[in-house]
Amino acid sequence: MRTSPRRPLILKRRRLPLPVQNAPSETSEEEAKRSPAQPEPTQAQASQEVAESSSCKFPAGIKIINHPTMPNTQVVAIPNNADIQSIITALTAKGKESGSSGPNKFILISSGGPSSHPSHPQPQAQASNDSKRTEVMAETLGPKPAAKGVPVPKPPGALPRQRQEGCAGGEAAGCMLDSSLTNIQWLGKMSSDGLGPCSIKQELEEKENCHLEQNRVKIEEPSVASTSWPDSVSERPPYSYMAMIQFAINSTERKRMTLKDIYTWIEDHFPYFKHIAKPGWKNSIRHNLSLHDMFVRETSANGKVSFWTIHPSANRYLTLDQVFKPLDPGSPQSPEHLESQQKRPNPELRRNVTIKTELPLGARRKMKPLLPRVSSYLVPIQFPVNQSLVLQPSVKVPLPLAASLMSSELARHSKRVRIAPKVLLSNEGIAPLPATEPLKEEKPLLGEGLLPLLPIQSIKEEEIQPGEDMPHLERPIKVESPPLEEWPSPCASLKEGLSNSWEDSSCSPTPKPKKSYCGLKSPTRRVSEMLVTKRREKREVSRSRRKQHLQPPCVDEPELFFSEDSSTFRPAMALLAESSEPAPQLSCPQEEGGPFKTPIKETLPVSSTPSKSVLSRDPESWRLTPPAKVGGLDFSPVRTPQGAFGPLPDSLGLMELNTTPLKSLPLFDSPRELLNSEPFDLASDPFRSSPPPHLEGPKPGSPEPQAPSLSANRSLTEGLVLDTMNDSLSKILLDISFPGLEEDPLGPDNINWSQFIPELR
DNA sequence: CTATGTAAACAAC
DNA sequence: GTTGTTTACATAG
Repeated sequence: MRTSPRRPLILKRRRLPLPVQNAPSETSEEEAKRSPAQPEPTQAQASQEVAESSSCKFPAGIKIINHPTMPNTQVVAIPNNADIQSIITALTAKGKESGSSGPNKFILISSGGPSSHPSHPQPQAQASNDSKRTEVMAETLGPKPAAKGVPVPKPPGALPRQRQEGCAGGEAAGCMLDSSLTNIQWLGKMSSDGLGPCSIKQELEEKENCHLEQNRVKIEEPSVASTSWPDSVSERPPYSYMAMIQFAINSTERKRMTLKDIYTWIEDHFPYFKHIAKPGWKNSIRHNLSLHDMFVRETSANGKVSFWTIHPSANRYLTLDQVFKPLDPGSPQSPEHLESQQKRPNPELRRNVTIKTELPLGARRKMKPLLPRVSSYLVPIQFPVNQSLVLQPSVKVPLPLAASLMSSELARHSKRVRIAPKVLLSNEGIAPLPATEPLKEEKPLLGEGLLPLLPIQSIKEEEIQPGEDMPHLERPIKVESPPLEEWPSPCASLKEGLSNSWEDSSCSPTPKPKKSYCGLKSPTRRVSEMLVTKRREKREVSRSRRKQHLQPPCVDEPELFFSEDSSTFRPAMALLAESSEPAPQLSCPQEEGGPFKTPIKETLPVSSTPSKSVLSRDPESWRLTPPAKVGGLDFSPVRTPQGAFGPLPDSLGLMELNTTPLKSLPLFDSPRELLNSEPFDLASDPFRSSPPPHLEGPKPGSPEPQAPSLSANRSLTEGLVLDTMNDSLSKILLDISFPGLEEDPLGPDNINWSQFIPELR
């Protein structure tokens, strides 16, 4: 996305790895759960089907299987190289032929290049330079589990979890693994530099969680590390500080990290910061932490340690692995190229770089920006009645590109295209909670935690008085963090003020008032709150630009999108479900000490600099995507056919438009949504347990719908859904539905297509 | 105008 | 000295 030096990439939608993903970031716990989720049995069927279907006119390499759960739906695995248009044409024809009776809906997924090795599906364009690296990477990866083709981070998981589990303690254990693993891999590629030195981390303090996590990381890393990517060192990661912080935090089980650990994590994973960057980068990290509302500071019970967490509603659970995608040697064209630009050419780098300075651009790319375009995201598209509209171009495009192109083009050409509003998913609900750790002593419930549960409330909270209301919540929550309120909710306003809009618009009437979260908090917390508040007060007053509220879109940040992969998230879902505890936990694992959250960063009006305060409103905002028109496109709200969302909505008002600011074509407000959705979908499984019971408990309305997502996303019916984010998509799934048919509500799509389609792996 | 990055002033520990 | 917050400014899109 952003090329400018200053702007690092932003991850937009993240693609999920097809293969089983375990939730990358999620906690270990899920593991158990998640695994079950996948329908294995179906595979066989699928495979058979595949054989059948594949036959058609479709180009070789394409596999078609019936969607395990969706009627009249087939999944088409397309090699990256494939000519999408032709495929679409064929599918379209097929769909027509079939009519209502036959498969009329197709989900296109990139199977990675036909040729590509398993491990890296996409050949994309690695930078020319990189070719070597690519190779290297492959090698590297090879050893690792991940190697499997999909970018996915973890293979089915396994190891990590174990470890995690091992770490009883907690946070560290869980999620980290996954993410870390992947991350690690990535790292390895990048450079040995950072990694090599595991020792560093050891140092890490005692922070409870941190330690564990890190350690693990270290461990893993080493293995990976070795490889090449010399460049990596010199190169500045294509990620923004915000993204890196998220990666770091999400790499931990608890989804929280101390500042120091964040520094360490970044240094370890991005050698550039360790070796080349100016010392001021740490200042920038701090600045980002303070600036963005999504980052919430929690204080350990004892008050000694401050942990930075990501506001659940805002957390996409991005992890480095998710972002990173090995480049395939093969296709130069890959979208990535496009992205490559993003990297920043920093002048700084140059200056600083003593070491490596000049890497060819290509080289830089190594780190892939998040956006892999094609592969993973699911983009349901409904063909307009006249299909013609769809891809005009005859040109072949690498899948990834194609996907992106398609979307864009479609959008353009076909007026009809709609972008599905983001579905909302409540993150929270979805969100992977940090592991369900045993609660630590207290659980401070974070507002966050609550949020998910109570999105609506949150909004109201303001109204409500602080202390008193806890009602809904089962447990008291502490929220230091910015209260939900702050979080942007999906508001109507389209984009306009992206940031602001959230807040303002629909959500809370008063946009700004940041209130204290008090309401949420339990008495106990109050104390903490108080503390927090103090600051807030200050802040509020002062705030200027200050915190940027979560933008719904979150946009930049790396967002995860899960399409099929949803499986990945499952874990999280599972967790949720499992977690005995209610929501709160979800969001935040508390520490023993019951962290206090920092007061919300409120949003105050501010001055120039956006401060966190500004935006926020509900977290939910993230979730929903309101329909809107964008650039001519309509975004109608996608409705979820089912109730998947059911819950969600109401309060959230899916309908609301969110303004997602996606400038371009927003599909979903935030990838998160997608993510969320996915999980749900995925969730269909057992785990899914849709909204964890607990959640609901608190709020009757349980707006938070956790579940829904896919369906929502799918809103096939709606029309085309394009992912604006093109870039980001690593995979794009296209659902093509033929007019006559209704859409499918889609069940949970969470399927690992890889199971059915080997290539995907 | 927005998002991001960078630098720096300050405050609280 | 570290951690956090906030300003201010610069830059790219």
